[in-house]
Amino acid sequence: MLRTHTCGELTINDINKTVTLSGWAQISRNLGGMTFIDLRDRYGITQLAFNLDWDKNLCDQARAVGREFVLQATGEVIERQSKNKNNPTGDIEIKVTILTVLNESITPPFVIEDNTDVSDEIKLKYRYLDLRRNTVRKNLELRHRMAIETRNYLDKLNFLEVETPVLIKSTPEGARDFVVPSRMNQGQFYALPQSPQTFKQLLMVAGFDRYYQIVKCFRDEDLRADRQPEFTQIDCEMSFVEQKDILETFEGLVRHLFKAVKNIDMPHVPHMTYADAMNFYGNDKPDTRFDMKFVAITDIAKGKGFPVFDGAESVIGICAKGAAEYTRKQLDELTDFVKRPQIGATGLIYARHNSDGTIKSSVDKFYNEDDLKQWSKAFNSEPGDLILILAGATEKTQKALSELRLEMGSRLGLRDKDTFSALWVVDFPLLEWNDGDPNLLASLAGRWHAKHHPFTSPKPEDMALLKTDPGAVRANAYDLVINGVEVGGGSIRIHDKSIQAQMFDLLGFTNDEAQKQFGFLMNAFEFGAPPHGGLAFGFDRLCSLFGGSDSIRDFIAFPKNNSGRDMMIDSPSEISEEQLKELSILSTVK
RNA sequence: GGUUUGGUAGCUCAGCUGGUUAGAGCGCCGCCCUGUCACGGCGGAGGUCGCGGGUUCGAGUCCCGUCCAGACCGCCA
Repeated sequence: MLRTHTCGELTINDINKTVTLSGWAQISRNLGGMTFIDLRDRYGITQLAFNLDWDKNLCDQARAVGREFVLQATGEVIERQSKNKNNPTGDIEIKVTILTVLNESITPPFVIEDNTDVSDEIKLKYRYLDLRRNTVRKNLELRHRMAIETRNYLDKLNFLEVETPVLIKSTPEGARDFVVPSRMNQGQFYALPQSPQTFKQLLMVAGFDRYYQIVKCFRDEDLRADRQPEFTQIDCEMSFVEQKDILETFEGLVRHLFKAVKNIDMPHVPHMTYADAMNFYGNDKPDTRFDMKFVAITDIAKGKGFPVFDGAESVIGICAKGAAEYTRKQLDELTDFVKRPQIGATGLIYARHNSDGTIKSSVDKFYNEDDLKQWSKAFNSEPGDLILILAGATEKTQKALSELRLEMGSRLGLRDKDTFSALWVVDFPLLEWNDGDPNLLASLAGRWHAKHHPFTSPKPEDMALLKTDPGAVRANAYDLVINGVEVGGGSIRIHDKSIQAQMFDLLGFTNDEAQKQFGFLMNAFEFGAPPHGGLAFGFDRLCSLFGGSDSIRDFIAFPKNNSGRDMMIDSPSEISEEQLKELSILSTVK
C-alpha cells in the first residue's frame, strides 16, 4: 500500500505516529518560511507542513507542487499551533520527512472546490475532475447507500434479483426504442429495453414469485433535467397479490429508505384517485407539501356579464395564503407567467382579501361585494389572502392553474427541499386517445394507446365499459408521487389471455401483429400465468429527491447532456464505412 | 418539431443609445513574506468577442443565417 492512513482519519489521538498518506494536492500556501499543502482524498483533507528550519530541500520540493499533483507524504503527526475548527483533521498536521510526487498534473480547467461555479458543459467534459469534488462524490455515495438499502429491504422479503437481457426486441408501444443492428442476422435489429416489463412477467409465469432488479433502461426521447436516455429503475414484480399488497410492500420500501438513509420517519402514504388529483391539483403528480387546492366557482362566476367567465367551460382558482399584499408588479409577473406559450392561459383574474375584510378584485366592474363574498366563501379565504382565477376549457385551464399553483408554492416558500410529502395516485385511466400528432410515429396516430402499458389490467367493475366507452375505463394502475415528482409507477397485470387479446384489439393490433410482437408473452400465458403485478421506481429521481436536487445528472457518474451526447467521450459518433457495410447499413445522412 | 435564454481571457461574468488601446474577480506565472487554511503584498502574461454574411466612415454592440449550450412545451412515465 502506498499509504498507512487516509486523509480523513487522523486526529489529535494519533499524535507522534509516523504515517504515510497519498492523495491530491488541493492547494498549497507558501508563507515564505513555511509551506502548507492540503492533501485530499475521498475521505478528507490533511495538512502537510514544511518549514525552512526543518529541511530546506523538502521546502523547495513542496513549493514546486501544483494543484492536483498526486503526492505521497511520510512524516510525523503533530499538533497544530493554530487549529482549524472547520476540518475534522484540523487539530493536526503532518511534519513531512519524505515527499514523493507520484504524478504531476497540468492546471485543471476549473478549481476543485465545493462551491466552484462552472457551466455544465465544462463540468461534463471533465467529469472525472468534477467527480473529485465533495458535493458530487457525496451524491454518488448517497446513490450507493440507496441501492444497498433497497437490496437489504427486498432481500429480507424474499425478493430475488434476476438479470434480464439488454439486447431484446423492438415494439411499437410506448417510447421510441434504441436499436442495435445484428451483424449475424443481416437487416435485423435488436432493441434496448425501455424496461424489463415482459421479462419480469415471464419470471412470474416461471414461478419466481418475487422479483426485483436495479437495472438500466433506455428510451430514445427528448431529454430534460430529470430525464436521461439511459436511466436506472428499481424494477419489481410479485405474484398472487392484489393492488393493496403491492402498495403496502413498496410503501414499506420507501419508508425504509427514508429511515435508513435520511433518518426520517415517513408517515403512512395516503391514496388519491387520479380524478381527484386532476380536480384538486390539475396534475397527476401533485406536490402535496402545500395545500392550495383548486376551487371551481364556475356556477357562481357565470351569468354576471363578464364575457371571459360566461364563455368559459370552467372557472377555477386557488387561494394563496398571505399573498394579498402582492403589488401590481408582482401580479403582472404572474399574469405574464400564465400567458407564456408553454402555459397558454389568456389572462389572470385576482381578488385580494384585504386585512380590513374587504375584497377587491380585478373584475369589480362585473361583481359586487356580495358576489365577491361568495367567492371568498368558496375559497375559504381569510383577510390577507389572494385569490387567483383562470377560466377556459377545463383540461387546459386545470393544467395552467397547476403551473400557477406550483409557481405560487415556490414564491411563498412552501416547497422546502427537506420536507417530504408522498402519496399514491391510483385509478389511472386505462387508455388515452392519440391525435394525429406530427411528432408521433404516423402508425400510432388516431387510435387508443395504453396510458401505462398494454399489459395493465382494467378494473373489473369497469370491464363493461371497454366496449362502450374505452376512455372511461379505469386501470389497476398506480404512481408513487413525492413532492410533485413521479418516483415510481406500476399496475396489476392482465393474466387472462382473452382480456389481453381484447386489449390488443382495442389498441389496434390485428391478431397477427399481436402474435408477432408479443406472441412469446401470450404463449406463456397459455401455460398458467399467476395473478401478478408490480412497479418500477425511477432510481435516479429517487436519489435526486433524497439529495435535494432537481437534476438527476448530479446523481449519475457519467451523464449525457440535453441532446443525449456524452460530452466527455464525445458520443454518439460516426462509424466507419467498413463497419456499416458489415452491418448492411446505408446512411442517408450526407 | 416549437418557445425561450445565453455564447467576450483557463473559469465566472461586466461591457449603455454603434465610437480611441475590450475590462473585473478567480485561476496561472514571477518576486517578497515563518502559523496559513478563500493566507497576504507587489508585478506580469493571457482575447479570431462561437462561426459566416450584411448594414455603416466605424460592429463585441444593429440585421440575417448557422453552430453550440441551458430551461421549458410537444414527446416520454
